[in-house]
Amino acid sequence: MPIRLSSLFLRTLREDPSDAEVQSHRLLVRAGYIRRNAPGIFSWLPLGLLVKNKIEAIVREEMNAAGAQEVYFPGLLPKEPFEITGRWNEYGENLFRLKDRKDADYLLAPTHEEVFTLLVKDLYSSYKDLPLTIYQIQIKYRDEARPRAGLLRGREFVMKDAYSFDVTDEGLGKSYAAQRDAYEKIFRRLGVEYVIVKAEAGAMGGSKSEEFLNPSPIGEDTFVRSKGGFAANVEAVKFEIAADIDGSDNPAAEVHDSPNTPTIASLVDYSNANHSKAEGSWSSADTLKNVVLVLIGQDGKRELVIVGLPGDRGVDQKRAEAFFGPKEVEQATEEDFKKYPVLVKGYIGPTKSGQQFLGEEAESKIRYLVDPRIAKGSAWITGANQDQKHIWNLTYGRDFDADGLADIAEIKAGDPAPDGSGDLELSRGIEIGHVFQLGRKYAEALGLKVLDEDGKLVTVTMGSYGIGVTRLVAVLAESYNDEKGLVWPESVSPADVYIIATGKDPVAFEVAEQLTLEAEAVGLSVMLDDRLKLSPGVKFADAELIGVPWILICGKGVVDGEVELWNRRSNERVAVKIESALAKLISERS
RNA sequence: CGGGAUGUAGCGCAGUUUGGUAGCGCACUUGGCUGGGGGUCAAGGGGCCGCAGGUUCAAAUCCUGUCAUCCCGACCA
Repeated sequence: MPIRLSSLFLRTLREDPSDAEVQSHRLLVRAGYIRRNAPGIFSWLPLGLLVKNKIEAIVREEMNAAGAQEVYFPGLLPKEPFEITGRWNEYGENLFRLKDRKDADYLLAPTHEEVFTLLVKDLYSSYKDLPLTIYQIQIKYRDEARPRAGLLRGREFVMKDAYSFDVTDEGLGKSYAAQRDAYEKIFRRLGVEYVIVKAEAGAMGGSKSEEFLNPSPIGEDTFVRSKGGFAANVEAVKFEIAADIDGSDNPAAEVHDSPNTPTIASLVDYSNANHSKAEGSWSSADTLKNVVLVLIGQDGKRELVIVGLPGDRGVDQKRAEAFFGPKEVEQATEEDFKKYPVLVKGYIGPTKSGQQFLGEEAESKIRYLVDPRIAKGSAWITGANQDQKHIWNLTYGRDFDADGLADIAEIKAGDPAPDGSGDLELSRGIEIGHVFQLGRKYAEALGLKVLDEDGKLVTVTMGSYGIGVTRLVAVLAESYNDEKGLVWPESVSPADVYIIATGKDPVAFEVAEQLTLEAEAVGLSVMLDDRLKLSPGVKFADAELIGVPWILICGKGVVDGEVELWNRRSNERVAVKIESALAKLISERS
């Protein structure tokens, strides 16, 4: 049956909704695909559902082809499994919690690692049952601090999540590869541009993790790429420790007055005015900037740490969070400085053993960490830990030591890739998929063990694999549109062809009906604009807004036995004989 | 949580400064004309002006409080 515009539950809007900022959100609402109920929560109208279902169908096919089996878990879950893994608390405010009539705690599942693991534990107890990969396409709930951009970051969203269970690490590697492979097929079939980047595995305790990002200026993730093929989320970029350099000729460190130089820029200016450099002039890269950070543990305890990095770089908050996780990272506040009078703001510098960072109220020494670019033997201009004074030629290894590394500096375009594969370029991306070797963390916590060939209990190793289904609707809408509206790829379009009957000649409508029958007879899905007494302008505008890639116009040409085949993307329209219209359409479709 | 903005019909907005019977465009209903680019004429329906309190003869408008939404940031497998 065709989708008839005359009866379709649809109202297109002439104007952009005022709360929509990004193109995909604007167009999906205007064209009548979705409607907002609350921040980050949307209703799906018939057209939206058609697209979502098509995406799900492709995901399902490729999952099944990869040997995964579909299951379906509840979205409403009891607290207990999440208490065992600690996520009832770890998830914090992002978890939707609720109580039943007996006052028992429940949650709306933000993800399903726990219950998948428990189910496998319930049913399986032998290595012979493994490997196993199961998946579901299901609604997730996360009470995001700030939902944004329509479907791109919602509080309710559909995700395909798959979990693999293996006895051995090699098995996990295979399961992971199968999913990764399926993801590539899925995104290729959908026509979504993607980049696979190394991701941070840290917080989840896994060993290997990659993200599939759709490059987009509105993306929330920043990733780096090199010409030689390196690609990683900024959080996951790890730099090598700079090789030692020979600093034996470095002049002795000297403390000098440096009035009014609390910032790097003022220090560089002062240096150039008062201290000549052997070659060229001083720049911010010659200074050692010492940033005071506060690490907040899950118990809420605040710990100060000082990080030394080249003065031309700032701290990247996300990299810092990933590095110090699960602790949270903040800039030190005025209050923190007050507790440690030894920290002279604007004039902080490293010392030989860090003793002088023992403040009176300090419970322990403040750790001093350095950026990996700070090479042993390199000399720096840096704070003297006295107001209005800096030190010149302070040499790492000779004049100061560090307690460790902190690879948290911002990455700049043009920085060398850690693997030597060229210079990095920075881009933004939308995370559309994530594959993850979880390892044994959840299996351990939840006691998922099986007997191996020797009759010994072994802990199962797991992988977790997600695709944001509803987010993909937005990503596709974002990638495929023009000033007139949406332009869906054929793989996800709500219909294969959009047939317009226009004019007051009933013959045009009869031809449209006839072509609809013929199209459906060869397996094409049809949207049919059979609305009467509507001006052609309205019909054309709606067709363009809705975005079916192929449009057939049955109008004034029918008297000459012709209809027009309209390519939505290229905007080309050609007149074709009615009897050959369908054949032409089929041959034009890719 | 910090900064900014906004709540008036399904959607987009004016009206608030200076208090005096609720407006416009789109959408919707009926009829006519029109019939290849959101056409036109006429007649209609639709409002707790976010909510609560206050000031006043009188509040969309002034005052106090509160709730909500959007944007930026923080946060976010």
